[in-house]
Amino acid sequence: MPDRPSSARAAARGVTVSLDVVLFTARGSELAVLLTPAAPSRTRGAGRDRWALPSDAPRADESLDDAAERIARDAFGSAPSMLEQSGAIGGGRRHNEGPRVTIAYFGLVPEGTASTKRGASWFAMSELPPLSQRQRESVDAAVAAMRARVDQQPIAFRLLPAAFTLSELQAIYELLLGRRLHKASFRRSLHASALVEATDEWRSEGRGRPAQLFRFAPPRRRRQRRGIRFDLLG
Amino acid sequence: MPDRPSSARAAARGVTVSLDVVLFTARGSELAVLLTPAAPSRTRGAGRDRWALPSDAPRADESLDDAAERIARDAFGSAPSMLEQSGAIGGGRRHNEGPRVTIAYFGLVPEGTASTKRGASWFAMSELPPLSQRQRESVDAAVAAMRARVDQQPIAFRLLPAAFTLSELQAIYELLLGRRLHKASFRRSLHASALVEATDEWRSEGRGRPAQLFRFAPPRRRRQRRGIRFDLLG
DNA sequence: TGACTTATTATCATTTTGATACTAATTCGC
DNA sequence: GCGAATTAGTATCAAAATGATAATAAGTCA
Repeated sequence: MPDRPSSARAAARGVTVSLDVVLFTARGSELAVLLTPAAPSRTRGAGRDRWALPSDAPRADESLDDAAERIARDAFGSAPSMLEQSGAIGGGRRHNEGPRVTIAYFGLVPEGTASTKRGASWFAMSELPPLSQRQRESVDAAVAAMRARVDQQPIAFRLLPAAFTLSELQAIYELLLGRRLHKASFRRSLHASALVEATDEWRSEGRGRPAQLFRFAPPRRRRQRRGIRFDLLG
Repeated sequence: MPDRPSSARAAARGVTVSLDVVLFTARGSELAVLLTPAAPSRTRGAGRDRWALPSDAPRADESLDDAAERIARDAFGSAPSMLEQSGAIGGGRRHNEGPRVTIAYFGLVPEGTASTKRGASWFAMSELPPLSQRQRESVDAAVAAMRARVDQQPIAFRLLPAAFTLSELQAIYELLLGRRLHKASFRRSLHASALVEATDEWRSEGRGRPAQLFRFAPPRRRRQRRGIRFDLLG
């Protein structure tokens, strides 16, 4: 096949494209994922897969990002605080249904935000019910993409309500990174970055001294980066 | 529409899916992209778009990653040193052809590697010929994805041949990051990370002292990360 | 009131970074 | 052959960032 460079000419018709939306929220010291009740055993294999990711095909005249937001809204009730694509999975014929491509998105919802629609509910990552192979891949891709973007996007802030304490913020980072952080250093570099601004409110939560509430302050000017972090590589 | 959670049920048929592969190499102090001669004005608008990204639709029973590698091989002649997905673009009806989804990949080719097939040729990023809107988006997505992964993947090393000098490596990083780096610090942290191992070869290149050649040494154990880099955020 | 808990800040030693300058090994012009 | 120019690689040192530890603040609970 010496001469088929044009994508328009070479492209095949009839691929099934669907979007999986993986909504995350923080739940204690773990991430949780929003699942919706699966349609009653439409696929082969009766009672399996009672839960599924919010998912749908993009409609005509709807961008992928718009479709993802619609799917997220349908499942959760309102728009997530962040919604990004984690990647496309698939190709190859499966389930004797022709080639399928799934585009996975991940979204973030502030901790403690209640309302979910249509019987959807949150499952901690360690207690996910069985999902289809493809949806399991979507979840894995979403987790990987989110983790990879933790220090390029304000992921942690989007998992918190508008006002939060610094201990809460640190807990989110510890959850995302899977390791403990040093409190004094955390606050020092946080304040140096001017990413948070103090409110004049304080929250008393059980015992102990009340904590001051902060809000996220989107960076006005990106600060000058320092050297290379070879230690992150690999 | 209160009840369409299953992706299989809701998915629509007939979406056109194609893959764009953006192959990068280093060229002087700039990135270059591999383009192939476009099919003679199949689309509306006569003489435009004489060059195009390597692109094709995935074949049946071929995964997306496999398709991307095939497309890269077809255009470049051999497999790139790294090939990753940068994301899916599209949805929405365009060109009165029904909805189209393009999945963009980026690939890396060591600097100075010659052979390209079928009249493909390298264009510096600053001198890209006009491309279709969609392919332009693929290039932008590829650049963004590659830059975002510079310190999580050995991107810089994949743009160099197996043996390289530390000055060459630094030049690649400077190209990727768009800023000058401090020589002593660069080498210090590089050696501390044990990401390179010295060979016993030296290369004398024009004037000046010959440089020792190094090779990439994939990290055996990820080193303990330090605090959060809030300054990268935003 | 006093023990306990959590928040916040201070102090200080250690580590990492960036600036500068120094040494090493080669080519080029003469 | 010799010195200037050029590039590679190191050393030194001050400044900045980090981590450990502890001190202080402000509440709850018994």
